[in-house]
Amino acid sequence: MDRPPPRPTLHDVAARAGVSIATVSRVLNGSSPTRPETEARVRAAIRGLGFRPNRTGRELRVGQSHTVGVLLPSLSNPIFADSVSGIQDAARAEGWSVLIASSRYDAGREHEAVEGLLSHRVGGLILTVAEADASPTLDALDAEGLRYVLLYNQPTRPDRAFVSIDNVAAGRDAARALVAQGHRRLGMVAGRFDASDRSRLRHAGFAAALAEAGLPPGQVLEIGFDDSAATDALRAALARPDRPTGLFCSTDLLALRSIAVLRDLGLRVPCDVSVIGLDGIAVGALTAPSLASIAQPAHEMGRRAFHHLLRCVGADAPAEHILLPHRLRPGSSLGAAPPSQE
Amino acid sequence: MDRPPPRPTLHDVAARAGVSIATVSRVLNGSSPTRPETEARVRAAIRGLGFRPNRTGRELRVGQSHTVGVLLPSLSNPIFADSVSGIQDAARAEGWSVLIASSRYDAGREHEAVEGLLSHRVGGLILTVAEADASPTLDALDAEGLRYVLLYNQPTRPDRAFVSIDNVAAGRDAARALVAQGHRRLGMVAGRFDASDRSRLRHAGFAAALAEAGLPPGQVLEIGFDDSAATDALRAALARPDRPTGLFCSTDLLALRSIAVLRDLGLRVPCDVSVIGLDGIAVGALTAPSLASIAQPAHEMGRRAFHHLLRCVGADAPAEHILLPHRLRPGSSLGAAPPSQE
DNA sequence: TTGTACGCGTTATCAT
DNA sequence: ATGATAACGCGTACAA
Repeated sequence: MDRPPPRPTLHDVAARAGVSIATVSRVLNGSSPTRPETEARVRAAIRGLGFRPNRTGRELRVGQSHTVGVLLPSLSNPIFADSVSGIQDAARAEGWSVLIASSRYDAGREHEAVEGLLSHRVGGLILTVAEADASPTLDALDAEGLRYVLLYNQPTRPDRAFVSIDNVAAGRDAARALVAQGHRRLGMVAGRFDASDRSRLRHAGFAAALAEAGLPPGQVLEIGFDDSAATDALRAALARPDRPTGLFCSTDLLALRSIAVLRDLGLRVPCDVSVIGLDGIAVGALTAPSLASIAQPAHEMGRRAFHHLLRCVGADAPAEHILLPHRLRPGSSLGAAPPSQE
Repeated sequence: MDRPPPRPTLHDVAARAGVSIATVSRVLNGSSPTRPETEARVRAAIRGLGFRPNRTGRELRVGQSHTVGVLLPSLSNPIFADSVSGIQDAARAEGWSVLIASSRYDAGREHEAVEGLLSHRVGGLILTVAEADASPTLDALDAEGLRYVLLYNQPTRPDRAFVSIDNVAAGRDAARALVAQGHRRLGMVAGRFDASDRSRLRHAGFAAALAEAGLPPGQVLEIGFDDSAATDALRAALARPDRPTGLFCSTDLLALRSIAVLRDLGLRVPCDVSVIGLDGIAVGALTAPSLASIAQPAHEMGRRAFHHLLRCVGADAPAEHILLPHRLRPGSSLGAAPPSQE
């Protein structure tokens, strides 16, 4: 087997162009003026050799790479995958690369994964953590003065930059949509509060809307994300005769699972139970019934997170709190409340 | 604003432990034996300083990073996102990192993205390209002797390593499943052949199964992936009275879209038209009707691709062709053919 | 067993 | 406007 021929370096380009490596570097980065003629010779040499600058050398020199580290709970949920697309698009446009890791909603893995990303001396991080207000991982980043932007998280402390929707308002709007359809017995299926501050905030909004409407607090079912035992819990809760007629699920994936369980129980959506989700993932629009949802602009959120990060890396920009608008995506899973049987 | 304090280096550790940087390096990599006592002192210093080796320095030295570059058409399709999870799991276990890029099914972007990944001197690549048998991008990789493993692609040339299912067999099995239900007017919705060799192979299997069953060649609708005009084409094709009663879609996402279109046209699945997809994405099991599908072991495929890559990087292992088994995932979208009306 | 010293490819400083 | 050269953090011959 033949060994891979080494890629050309600055030296090769310099030799071929008859200049020094410093000049080649200057042409590449435009760091100081060069004579048009020499620049042309250098560019010709670059093209001729198929030279591509070695980022590793550059990174070692400047102490930081044009790479963003991304940590998300999972890629299986399209809401996260879509935001990665947004990050990629923005990064590509700026010549940055994307290093990715997943935590599986596990705080231990969070820390480990961030350490892995940091060992690459990434220029910054974009992360979604379990708990943005009390996170040892984020504390460590703060202590080292490393730049990061939270995505989807919505901490209350003002020193942490984030890009999110207003989760409380989103939860409130979801509940209001159900109330507007005449539902008075509302329930919520929520991702585990200790694994998701979003879930907690969405519930707060949900509860507030109920109070505002003069309704009793709804049933809340806290549920694991990847757990199949969760389906049993769902089934048990929805089989009860006092089940809600209007159900808010803190994510679309939970909403689709809930609808499947309801169907399995012989209940019709939305005739017997109305369901509204939160995320606005694309498949939700393809199902029957189509899934009503509070939609997040996932792709745009990824883009914004990256741009905000760039701003932080360049100058020490203050930690911005970016709240993007959510919107109600209508769907046939949301219908009028059945006539009261109380 | 305070600047981030520099991370400790080998020198700092060495100074603290009262040894040379060479010794520290040896302790870190176990590259040559060290006295237990000095090793203990070094480890204490490492812990005391919170030292993490700088991968950039290491990479520059050894000329290659423990990072795998991943290029996929998109992350929006769970079939790709799931394989990334598999890659991540395998990579993490080996202390490797994952650099990711998307091509959006665009050959131009493919090349650009690979160049970006290569500028990091990644240890190897895992990619899904449009056309694995005739790809300038892959030709370039071959010419430079860079290690890569194709994922989902199934080239016919023997020199390119890949991890895939047997796409022809999968297409055949999908068609057979429809035939077994008594369908005699079959059709296929296929991703654009020029953007996906998989799609072409699956069609070949589909066509073979039809011939084998003594049926006329089915209608084939070639369709773009992210195109909304594609929905119009779908609608037009399915509105015709001579539409198939059994429909095979080359991906689950296309299948879900097709079912939505059929529903929109007032047709029932599976009563009027049966649908079977290919991929086996999780949401397909949640919809109504549930989606029958030829399932790929996406997570496992990602894992295997990484492990095969590692083997290639270590020694010059021969290009393996790994075909993983697909399986029929039953679903209510697949039913008996309606009584013949001919 | 441990230390010294060089070089990986790049940027940036200082001369010229 | 350009060239020589010193780092950046690490791995590893080579010496001791």
